[in-house]
Amino acid sequence: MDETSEVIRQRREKAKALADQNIELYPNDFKVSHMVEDVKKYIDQQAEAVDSTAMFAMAGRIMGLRCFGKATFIHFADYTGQFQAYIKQDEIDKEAYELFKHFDVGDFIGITGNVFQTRTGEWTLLAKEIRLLCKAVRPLPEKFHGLRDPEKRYRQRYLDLLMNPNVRDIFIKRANIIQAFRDFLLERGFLEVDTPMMQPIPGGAEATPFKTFHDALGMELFLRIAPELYLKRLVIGGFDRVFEINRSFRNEGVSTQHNPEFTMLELYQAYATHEDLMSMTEGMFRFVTRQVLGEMHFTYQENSIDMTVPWRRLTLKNALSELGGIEPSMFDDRDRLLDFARSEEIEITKTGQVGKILMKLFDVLVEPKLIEPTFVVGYPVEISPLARRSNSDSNITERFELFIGGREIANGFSELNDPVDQKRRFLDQVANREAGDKEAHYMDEDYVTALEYGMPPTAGEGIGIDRFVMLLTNAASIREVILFPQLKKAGH
RNA sequence: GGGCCGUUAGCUCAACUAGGCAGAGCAGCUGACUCUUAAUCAGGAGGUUACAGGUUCGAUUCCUGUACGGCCCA
Repeated sequence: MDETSEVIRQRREKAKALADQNIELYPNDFKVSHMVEDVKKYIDQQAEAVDSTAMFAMAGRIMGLRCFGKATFIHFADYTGQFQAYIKQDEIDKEAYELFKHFDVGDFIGITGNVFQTRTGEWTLLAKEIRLLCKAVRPLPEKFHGLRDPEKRYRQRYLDLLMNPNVRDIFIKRANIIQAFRDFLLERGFLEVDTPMMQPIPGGAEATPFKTFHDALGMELFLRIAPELYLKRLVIGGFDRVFEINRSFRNEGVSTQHNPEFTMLELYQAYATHEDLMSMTEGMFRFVTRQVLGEMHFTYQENSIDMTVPWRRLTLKNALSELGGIEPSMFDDRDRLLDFARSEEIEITKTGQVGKILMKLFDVLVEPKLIEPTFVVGYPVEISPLARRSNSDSNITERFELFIGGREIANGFSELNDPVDQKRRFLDQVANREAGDKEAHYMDEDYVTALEYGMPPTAGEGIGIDRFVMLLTNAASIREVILFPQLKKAGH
């Protein structure tokens, strides 16, 4: 791409000059005795009594370099932090210093020496020996402004991570969030499992799957859109509490809120109901927030969110009437709903079922208003084909969705474990599919068979990890919380 | 899929409403400098202005198309 760039040419020449003097450009035999963090801890612990003769072998990437002719200060970084080193011609020999002059910002080095305090008080490694550990032939982005170009940041995330500390923090936080969810569930006796990413029948969600093909088996496969039906098979198999944190794939548009592959936590607990899960969810999100942020409120974009306030629960219909301005008398009237949608300039693409129209209106009119953590319950059966019917109203399900910061974060329900009803629901979905709904569920006979062996009363839930990471890192785009977001092939 | 905006040196950005030799800072190079931390000082170098066309005596600038990206909408 920039093979002819002068800077790169010059650095390649420097590398060649070193190689010509029998300097290894990519050795791997330097032994590190202390990471940056170790040395900093040592200094803190020793206070006044730092041993000025103790030897430290440290390594890292040169991040800054200030040369004064016969002496040079550098800052180098390893995973645990940055440290300053002072390279003086008097301390290493003259030849070694001449070689060192061929080192650049971006190169990896190993330095052996003692620590001392500079005039300004900064603890610094006084080099007795310095070695090149890896020559970088491309320059790092500018030190002060970092890397700004979003396209470059995503395509060359390694540069983004090197130059922008806040980006690094986001991904460390992401790892901590996932770990906190895992800790919470393991503590409660859940078993972490892995279920197929390649499925002969994609199930568990309304979405368009990616198709692939297994040559040896001669069979079409789909990348999973959700792990749900496999996790419930495990509950049937006697694993009463299971969870999985992993990728699902949906063959849909890419946006600030959607990446074709995204990470979900799904969990199932036998002998629990959707009510139990709502309580657990509230505790789990509080636990994760406290673990990761150390406090219980945070700011997301314009909104400040307090996780300690008891989470509101409202029914879908109350939400639609209170926050969406839809008269309750309209709820069962398809034509009036369509008129209303038109008057609000909301385009309805799936006009078949009332439930779908209500959900669309909810997405546009209500969802953005659910800033503080809020559970919405009372979802109609027709849009919840895997959820148990409510004991008091067979037209709605024991289902909830959790909204925080105006976004859906979780979706859970008491599971449908009646094989006869499940089969009927699948058949309804198949009818929808035949009527043109490409996102309708497929019939999964094998899953119905599994239910016929008996699934205990169970509740389950899926949590959008990327979205929750966005909340806790105040990221406006999902691309800021996925290391390598999907982009089109680079053009030239 | 639609609308708006963007793409200029390795990086961050200029070059306007006026179409006239494409500029700066950082990085890099040469020289000076043995306690600096966005080191400093002096000098010099670095460009197919995303790509392909068009208008024009002349295009980074105006027009058309393409690619990629950002934001908004679907």
